[in-house]
Amino acid sequence: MARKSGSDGKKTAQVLRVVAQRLFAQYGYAAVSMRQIAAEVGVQAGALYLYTPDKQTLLFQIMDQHMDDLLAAWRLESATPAASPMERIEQFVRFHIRFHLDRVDAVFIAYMELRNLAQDNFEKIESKRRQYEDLLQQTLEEGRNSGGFNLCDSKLSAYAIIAMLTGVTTWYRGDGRLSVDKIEEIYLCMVRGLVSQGGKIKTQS
Amino acid sequence: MARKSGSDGKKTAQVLRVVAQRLFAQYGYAAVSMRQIAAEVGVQAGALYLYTPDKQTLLFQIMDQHMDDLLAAWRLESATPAASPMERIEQFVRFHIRFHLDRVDAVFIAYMELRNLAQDNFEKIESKRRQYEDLLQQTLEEGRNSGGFNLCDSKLSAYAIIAMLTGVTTWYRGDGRLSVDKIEEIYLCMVRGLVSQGGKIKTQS
DNA sequence: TTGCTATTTGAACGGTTGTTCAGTTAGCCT
DNA sequence: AGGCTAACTGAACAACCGTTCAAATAGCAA
Repeated sequence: MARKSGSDGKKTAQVLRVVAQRLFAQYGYAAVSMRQIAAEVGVQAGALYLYTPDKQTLLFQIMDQHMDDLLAAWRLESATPAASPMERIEQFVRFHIRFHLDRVDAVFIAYMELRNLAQDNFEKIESKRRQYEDLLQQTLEEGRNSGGFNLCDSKLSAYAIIAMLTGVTTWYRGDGRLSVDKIEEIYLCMVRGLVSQGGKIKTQS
Repeated sequence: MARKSGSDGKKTAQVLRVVAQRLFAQYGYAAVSMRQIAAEVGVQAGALYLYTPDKQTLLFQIMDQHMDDLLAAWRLESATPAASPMERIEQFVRFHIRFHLDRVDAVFIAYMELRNLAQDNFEKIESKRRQYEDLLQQTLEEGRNSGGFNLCDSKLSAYAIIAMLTGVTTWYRGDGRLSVDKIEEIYLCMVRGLVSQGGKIKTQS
């Protein structure tokens, strides 16, 4: 046997990435073998090398695609004008939760498998993550300048907000107590508190 | 050669765990081989099996020990009386940041390698993590009942606080802009906002 | 029908994996 | 001095790893 009937390179390339993403997220990059991926794609291991130069590049492409999707999606979302910095933040909270809940596997990989990237690949991903953090930080600072925000620290507020929002992906279950809408509202509520309380650092207890 | 001069089982067992923790954190459980661990312990791979029944158990023991340490340390810390729920929360924030910054490797493993645990081991770790979350949630609820807290949601507030505090371990560098003391203050500031802002869920925008 | 190219197989490469175990030595007890 | 045990080696096991490549087939164009 050699070429299979109905075979299609574009499709196989796509399936490969979907399968690899799921398996990497489930078992970890190092724990998943090319043969295991090939089996789920429905192909022998050798065939995978028509669609990726090696395993490392496959991981990088998945992570890089995810970061590009994230940045592009937020640019699109934030293209619609916001009445105030607070509204922009509320938009961000809703966006971040929804986007990440829709891509739990990719999110998991993007956070967990950084150490398995070669140095230059690592830096590319890190730079895109920093871009995303910076966009939030800028919005926060605009809120401090003209939106009545009372920030404790703009950079750490950005880190904290992203961390708590992304954390939803670790516990969210579709059949849980709360709908996505409700979760968004609760986190909105918490973030509002977070950005409205600063300035008391020197005077506590 | 066989037994080495100056050899000591208790000590080797201890070194094994220290080395394994560092390597698992750096490269990931699946990516680290028993031979690699053995080399850093200064021993042949076979000798490791005098101190652990297998690789999986080694991982579990590291994670389990970490969770026990965490629970024990917080029980000790919170044994000292607090004047108010807010003071207890402040104590928690400082404790969590400091404890986790002192154990970056163990923290990383405890979060990243859950998927490499066998089912029953996974459940044991998860249960201890839940205990820790519950302790914080209870304190938050006490604050709502008698400390003037205005929570958005007690469980999600606990999740959010733990996520944002633990996030410090991913970006903290000893030579960075902020000292640990300063970081604690800033997160205290943010958490104060987080627990003081609730109740507006229905009325937003 | 022939020829070309896209797609895949299946075997093979050298190397690594977790784990076991018979044999060897160090240090202590008698 | 002899014996016992704790500690470790080094080789071996079968299985699996990422990757390469000549050979084979499918589908399409001429």
